[in-house]
Amino acid sequence: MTTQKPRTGRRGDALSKERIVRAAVETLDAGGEDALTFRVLANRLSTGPGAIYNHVANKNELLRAATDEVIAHVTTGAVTGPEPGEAIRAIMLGVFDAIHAHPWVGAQLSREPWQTAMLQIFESAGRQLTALGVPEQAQFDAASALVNYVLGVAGQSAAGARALPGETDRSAFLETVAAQWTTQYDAADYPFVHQVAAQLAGHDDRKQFLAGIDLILAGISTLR
Amino acid sequence: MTTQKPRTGRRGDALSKERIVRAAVETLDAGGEDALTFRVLANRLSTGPGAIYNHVANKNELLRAATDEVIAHVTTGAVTGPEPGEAIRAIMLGVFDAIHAHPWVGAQLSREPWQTAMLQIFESAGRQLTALGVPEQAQFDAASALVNYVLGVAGQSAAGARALPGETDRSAFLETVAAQWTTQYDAADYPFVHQVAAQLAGHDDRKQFLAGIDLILAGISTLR
DNA sequence: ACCTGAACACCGTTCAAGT
DNA sequence: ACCTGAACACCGTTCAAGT
Repeated sequence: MTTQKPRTGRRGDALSKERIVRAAVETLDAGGEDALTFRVLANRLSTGPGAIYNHVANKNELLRAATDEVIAHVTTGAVTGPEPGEAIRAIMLGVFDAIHAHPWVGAQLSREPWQTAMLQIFESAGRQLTALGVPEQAQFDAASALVNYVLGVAGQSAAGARALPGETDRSAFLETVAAQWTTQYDAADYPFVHQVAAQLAGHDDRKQFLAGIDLILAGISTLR
Repeated sequence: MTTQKPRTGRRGDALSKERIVRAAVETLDAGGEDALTFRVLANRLSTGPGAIYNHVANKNELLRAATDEVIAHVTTGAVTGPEPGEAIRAIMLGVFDAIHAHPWVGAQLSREPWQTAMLQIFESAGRQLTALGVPEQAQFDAASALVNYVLGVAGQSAAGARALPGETDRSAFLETVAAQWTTQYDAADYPFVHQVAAQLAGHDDRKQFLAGIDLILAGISTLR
């Protein structure tokens, strides 16, 4: 009679959307996209797979919530910025770093681009464009270009993680890619691919990501 | 005894990778990504699901082959171009149109960016950059920016097709998206999103895609 | 050498039965 | 109101058995 609202279960806490999402993020971080199943999630939460549906509509909603949680930290952190171009760089780098830390986020962002996470990025970028002095009717195109670029990088990051699930040695991976390119594609038919393959080994993803952002920003400064 | 190598089966042609890939493309075009199953494919080819594995290693290889077939038409077509900037625009528009005609191609490209299809686009773009006079060490970054942008657009196109599988009325879809944005996100927190939502209805995807390409090209011309 | 199709090992999701 | 866990309707893939 005294226990009207038992906030904690017998063992550990009661099931809740927060706990489920947190467990999902941990599972995804540990084992990648394919590791997340309702059965292993239920097991980790010591319950049955059906119980999860009391707090989450389906797997898509769960993935959406997990992605939003990771990205929310990025956009809220980098609000203050003196120069608008620098602010855009900071936001985009934040997204890049989040995706590199959680490659499944990249896959989810490119699968469902218009979920809250991406809209927040779109909003933050758009505001800075106004500050940059980009004409209003060009702002949409400029923000879209930035977002599309980030989505492309996000997808590639996820693909890389899928290709080598547990690996950490990035340069070894790039060497494998370069070797595949030079082996499978003829130098006569693919001269540019061969030229780039040589540069691939000593190659910094993060720096190249920023170079792309700067290229788009340089193009945007043309619009003023 | 006379029939040493029966090239044709009793009904229709014998099973072959070509026939399987063609049937896969048709199935994907008709029903989208989820419509392709080995069971429906086998049914369409009047055989059992196991037979397909005699010609194709697995579903990933099949999707890869289907994508390559669609994209091959694009890059081989637009080789001749007078001005390199115009040539890049033509290649990228070709990819855009192919993705719009077959949205599942967009999904596959962003899932496996470094398959033959994307490498061909990368190669074509890279060659034109040389012609544009972009310094060699900057060519990799410039080509990557273009390819990442296209991949982002590809993923979004696929996501749109997933959201409304059979629909053709594009502007009706955009109005739904705009309505969702303005309803679910507060104007005070998302001013830019609200501003853009108003422009969304009378909005041309293809034109915006080109605007993004032009933005990147403008940035690239800075590098010379 | 290729095809057949039942069977295996999984999924996400549902739902009667419990508490 | 929430949890339990067997069951359903699917997947991709395998493999003994046929031809």
